[in-house]
Amino acid sequence: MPTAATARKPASSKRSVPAPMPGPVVRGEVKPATRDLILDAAEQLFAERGFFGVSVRDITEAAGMRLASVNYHFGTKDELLKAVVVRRFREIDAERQQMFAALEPKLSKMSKRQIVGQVADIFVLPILNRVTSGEPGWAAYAQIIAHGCNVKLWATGILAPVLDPAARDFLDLLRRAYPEAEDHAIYCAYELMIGAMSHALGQNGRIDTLSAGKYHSSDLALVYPRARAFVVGGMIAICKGE
Amino acid sequence: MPTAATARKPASSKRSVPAPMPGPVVRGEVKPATRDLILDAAEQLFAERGFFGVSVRDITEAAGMRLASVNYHFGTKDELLKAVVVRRFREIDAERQQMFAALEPKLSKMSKRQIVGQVADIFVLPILNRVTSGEPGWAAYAQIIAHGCNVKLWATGILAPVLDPAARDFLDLLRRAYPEAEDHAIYCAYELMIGAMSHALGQNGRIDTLSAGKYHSSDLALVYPRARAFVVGGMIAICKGE
DNA sequence: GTCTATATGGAGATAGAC
DNA sequence: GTCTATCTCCATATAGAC
Repeated sequence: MPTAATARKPASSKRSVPAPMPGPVVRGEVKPATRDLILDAAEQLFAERGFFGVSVRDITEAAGMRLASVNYHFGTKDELLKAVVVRRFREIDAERQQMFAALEPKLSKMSKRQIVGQVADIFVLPILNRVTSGEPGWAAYAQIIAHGCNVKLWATGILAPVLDPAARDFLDLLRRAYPEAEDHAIYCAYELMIGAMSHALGQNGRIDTLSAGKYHSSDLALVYPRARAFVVGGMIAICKGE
Repeated sequence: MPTAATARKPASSKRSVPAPMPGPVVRGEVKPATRDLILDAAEQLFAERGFFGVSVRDITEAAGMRLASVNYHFGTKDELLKAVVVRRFREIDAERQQMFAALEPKLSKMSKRQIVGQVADIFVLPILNRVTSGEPGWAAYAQIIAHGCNVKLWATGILAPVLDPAARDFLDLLRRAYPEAEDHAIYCAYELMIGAMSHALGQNGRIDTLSAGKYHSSDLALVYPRARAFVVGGMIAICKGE
């Protein structure tokens, strides 16, 4: 029986992340819009202290804006958080869809291990490349996700509708590599990858203190090859039913 | 050159977690002391909504106590959190130390894979057995840890001094299995295990929604064998330098 | 040790002038 | 779209009677 995966056409899957907001119409395009300045500040602070650990006042002050601007542009603090997450996710998601599509024609010639490796790469590389390439907002985004996907209220609430479509693409790809695996094994493999990778991308600083400064969780270029080996080895172990 | 691991005597390592507090002297021992009722309520609420998402009022109301009792027994809200974490951790840590000690004489006859399996078991089983055996406080504790170890501020702050000694025992045990592995590989293997396992123990509900109710992240008895396979496979892959 | 009452400050959100 | 001013409520923490 063909799985859902074999029937899918990733290249044409026109998933779309809900637009952040109608928002103010940007005309000149050049101005570093208030809206974005607020998003940047909120992103940084949410990453450091968590949603409830930051006040709207903290955010607007950090952004050099007035308090009322948040309510004008986003309505509520909750909507602001959603906008922070969605802004980055849209970009990540677009690249992932391209990667899925590009992978499709090559799949039939790949080994199980290679396909599982692609699952890891498509999940991580779009984020990793942005985190390591400068703009600090991406690291903050990664931390927000790492934090959020470990909180039931968020994982099943705010984040679920945003992340679900992509999650299904990853599950389908895993199933292609291991069509004989139990359903539960596929879900577990995916979820554990998320746990391990989000933990690594979140740069929690544990390695720094444990190694007395010899290594740094922020050195993702060093961490990623090992994290990749870990999740690939782990997913294969699960899917093979070890 | 002998590693630190080979020189250690786990059985005699008398690590001690800082006592939660002098606290009120418990005389009769039978009374379900106010202090514990507050800890229970705080634990539950912190797990659900996070530290900043809960007010001291929420906690005392849930505990059927008066607002002022928190300040009387714990001083500040921060100290209350620390007490919540430490209370559970002391128990877990004691069992882990027993397991490390019991393992010691058998180590020389075990394969690398078996030793790595012990790392996973010693880390998870003391928590898992308590989470699955009834008292809901343990699940809440697991969620607090899952959440906390993904927040830099906590991971390097409140949690680090509590978790560090145990972390070193795990690192040492890994090094015994793979004395030839690079230092960084050992740290990575440990951290990624933490990420994957804490994510699983946190029961974030993702599997429930993704599988449309077919599976549940709360079914740890079903999840653990797979989580174990994942982290063992992952740690071995890293330590072998794949 | 537990209660009531309260001090003090900060939170999110909005009204309405400009 | 941005500002000031303010509403209303809730936060943590403590004082002091019992």
